[in-house]
Amino acid sequence: MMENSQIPDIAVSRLPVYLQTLNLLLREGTEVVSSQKLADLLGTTATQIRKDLSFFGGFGKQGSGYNVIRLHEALKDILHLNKIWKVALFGMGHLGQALLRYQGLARRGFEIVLAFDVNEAVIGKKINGMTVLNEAHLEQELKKQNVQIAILTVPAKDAQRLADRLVLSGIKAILSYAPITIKAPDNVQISYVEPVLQLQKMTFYLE
Amino acid sequence: MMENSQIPDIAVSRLPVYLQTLNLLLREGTEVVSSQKLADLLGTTATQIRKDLSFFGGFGKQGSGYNVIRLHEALKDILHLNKIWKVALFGMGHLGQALLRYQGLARRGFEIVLAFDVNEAVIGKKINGMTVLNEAHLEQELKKQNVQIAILTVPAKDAQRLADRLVLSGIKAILSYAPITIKAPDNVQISYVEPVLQLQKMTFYLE
DNA sequence: TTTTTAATGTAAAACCTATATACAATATTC
DNA sequence: GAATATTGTATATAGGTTTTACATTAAAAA
Repeated sequence: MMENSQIPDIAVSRLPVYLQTLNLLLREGTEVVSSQKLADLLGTTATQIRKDLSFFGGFGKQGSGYNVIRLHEALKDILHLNKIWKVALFGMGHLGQALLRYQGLARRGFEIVLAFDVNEAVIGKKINGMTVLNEAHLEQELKKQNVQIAILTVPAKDAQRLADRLVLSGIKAILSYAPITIKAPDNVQISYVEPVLQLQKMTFYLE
Repeated sequence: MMENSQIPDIAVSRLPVYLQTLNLLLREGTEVVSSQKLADLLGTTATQIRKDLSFFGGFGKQGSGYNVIRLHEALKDILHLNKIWKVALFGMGHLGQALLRYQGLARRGFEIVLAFDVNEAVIGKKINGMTVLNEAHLEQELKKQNVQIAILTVPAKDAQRLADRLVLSGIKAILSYAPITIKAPDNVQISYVEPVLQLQKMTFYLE
């Protein structure tokens, strides 16, 4: 087992992927899985999985493999997923509304507790049972609820200014759909969802 | 300049990010930018940008930097973005519908020309001017229009079977929102949009 | 015009990280 | 009790990133 700081970031990125597949196995009722079987399902290698897991301890049993329930629980612990994380959503355009209606977030422990916009036309409206609040008052709402995670679906030009306010209000992780690099202190996690960039990368290899 | 195959994949991934910032500069009317300025905007280093670009040729001018218009054009060429790519969209749930209404895809050269679902309740309906087609007939429609790119917002359990059919129908790139690993031949590009996994990674570093 | 400054492009080295290989140790199965 | 399967880890290899260095060229200043 190791200090968080010396664990390769990319290994951490793979844990949620492993967790995903374990979820699948769990629902199928599979009780034990080998690193090789897991690797086949994921299109990776058994060694990589074992190496990644070894940063956090030994979870398997020689000769048989990993108990699915136990490894699943272990990964949830490691990733701090044994609690419900409150999430604030910013931007109530088509994408924001789709996210608000998406069940997959709550199902995996990310509960949207606040929804904001700047547009008077949507503020006060109820979407999926949630009243859209005025972004002007985000500070008090975030602090009242002690929210640590924000999802941004606002226009690129507004993202940085919003992020600055969020950081001041105690937000510690931002998932942004805005096509722009956001600057924040090192202790704030930032991650981008950029489907268009992914398409643009793939076209490089086409034709 | 180099063969595609010997260019690091991660360097290719960064080109769309550079392109994004060049777009921004273009709109601002900036004519020339140095690798250092670009690096500051992106939170990376000047050397890395120059190194990445050097795989594809020399685009700058000593003493001044890069002509924004020229570099922008060059990157678009490299990434094969000087054409309109036809895209087929699968799954007309909240997310699929949001994507259909999203202007950013068409604006950057990805035109959704086909929208499919399996649900009788949506098939035949018009969404954002596009008639939803029956997934049962995807083969003929894809071939008729010669579509090479597909976006999947279908349930995880249906993704692999659908992908298999898509590959047989000539699809060469798949962008999947389904939380599952898709297997396909090496000549087919696959990329995943997985906001929940990104959240799950960030929570590792929280608290 | 000459000098100084700024910036690219590339080469080489050093470093870091990820991946693959190998294998001892151990559990399970036959 | 022997054969097989599988983990966990040590070691080697490969690959990417970062740093340093610098020749070259363009622009700005003197």
